[in-house]
Amino acid sequence: MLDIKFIRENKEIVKEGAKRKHVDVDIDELISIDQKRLEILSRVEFLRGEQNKGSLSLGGTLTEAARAQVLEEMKLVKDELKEKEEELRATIVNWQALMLKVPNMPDISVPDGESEEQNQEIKTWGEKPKFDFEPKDHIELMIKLKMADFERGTKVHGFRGYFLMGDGARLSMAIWNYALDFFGAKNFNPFIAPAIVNKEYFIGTGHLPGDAEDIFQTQDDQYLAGTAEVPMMAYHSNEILTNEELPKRYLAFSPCYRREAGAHGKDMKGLIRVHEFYKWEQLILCRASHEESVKYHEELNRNIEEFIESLGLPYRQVAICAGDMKNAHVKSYDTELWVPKEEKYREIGSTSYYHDFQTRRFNIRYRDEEGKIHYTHSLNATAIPTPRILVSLVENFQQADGSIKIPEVLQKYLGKEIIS
RNA sequence: GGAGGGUUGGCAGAGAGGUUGAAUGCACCGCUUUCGAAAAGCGGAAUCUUCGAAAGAGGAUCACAGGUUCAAAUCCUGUACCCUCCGCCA
Repeated sequence: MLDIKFIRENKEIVKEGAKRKHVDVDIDELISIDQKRLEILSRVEFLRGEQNKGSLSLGGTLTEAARAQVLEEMKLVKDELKEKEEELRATIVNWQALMLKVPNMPDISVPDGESEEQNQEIKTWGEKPKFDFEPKDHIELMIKLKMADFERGTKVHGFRGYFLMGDGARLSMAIWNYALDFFGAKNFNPFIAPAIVNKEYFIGTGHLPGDAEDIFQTQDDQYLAGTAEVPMMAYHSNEILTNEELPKRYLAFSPCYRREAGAHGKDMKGLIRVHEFYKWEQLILCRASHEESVKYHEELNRNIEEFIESLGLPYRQVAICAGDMKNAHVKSYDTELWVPKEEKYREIGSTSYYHDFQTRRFNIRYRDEEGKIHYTHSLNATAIPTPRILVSLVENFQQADGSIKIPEVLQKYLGKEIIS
């Protein structure tokens, strides 16, 4: 959510930002509804004032005649108030619906572009493996090594179902534990977060109303979070934090649920796209400063790079172009891992900042050193998702006999150097 | 799932239709006193929002949403959450 004052005073900037993000929202209409809202509001507040005055006088000592007259006047005030309040309520509903459509403004450093195609590669790292044999994909490798069972996965869960088992299960645990140690050493407070979350908080992160199709729902009007970003942002909702406790640095583990409603034809098999997975997520709440946001954005991004580098997996970094960026983002990077069999980089995580777009919706504020209250800034970034990471890991480190060499940093967590 | 009790400011806790944004205590911030501190005394302090250049003047907020009333923290209804007991259960 942007500040309505900012929208009023920077109409052209907001229009331009929405255009870059290809968001169709009528800013002129919003401003005229806002004007109407303020007009009705001012009338309603005047009438309430009249009502308060009248009530006050009735509380005192009045003659019968004076009393009757005030009551008569109050009736008129009350009737008009009822009418205007109803009008105000309807106007606010429209106003809010439009406000939720207004996207966050992309940073100037964000490349222009229509879609994924125009995302900019900004960095590559690592040597893509050269095999002197025909490499297998992760599905074949993992089935052979009894690390995963997709047939029974779909039998039990349905489309996109999987079981991890044996060294597949052990390897996942090893990655979780390694990630906890690795990111934990970077001064994050680890959390295990609930995935079942009240609906309202999905509006805060920007997942609703936009992505409703992609979210599983319970019969109690709760939704299943597709990322720990949702519960962790909700964690401090409606709170005023102190200046000293910022920045908040959280590393949250949670199961993640995604319906993948718009992706039926994509990645039909294997562990790239599943309904249920697990993720460590980095999240920061910091002071309301663009410089701090940018600094932490780069840091969070570098954290995931370092983690991937420690595993020795080839990756690239991509700056998301304005047209492909989510509504709530100011700027976003994707980290993509090399998948040898597909001969493609595939997304493993993304790192984004929001300024106060999310915290305004969550009402997360802090008191600065002068005692003034501001909305905090928020940032979040993937630390590591499983099982998607396994795809690159087993494919890049496969050997001619179908066994998998385990990166050195994981060996002590897994208890072996090779899966065969 | 059943029965009962609760939810008031940073915390504790009054208030049971009328000038209550809310007593009192603790904590907090000034000032006085002191070499300094403690103690004591005096004073100040919630949040959101509208109009305004400002000074200031309105409006809203006692879990949340409705309702009754000229007037609701206070009465009624619904929802959420907390506590106690019973039942069930990792």
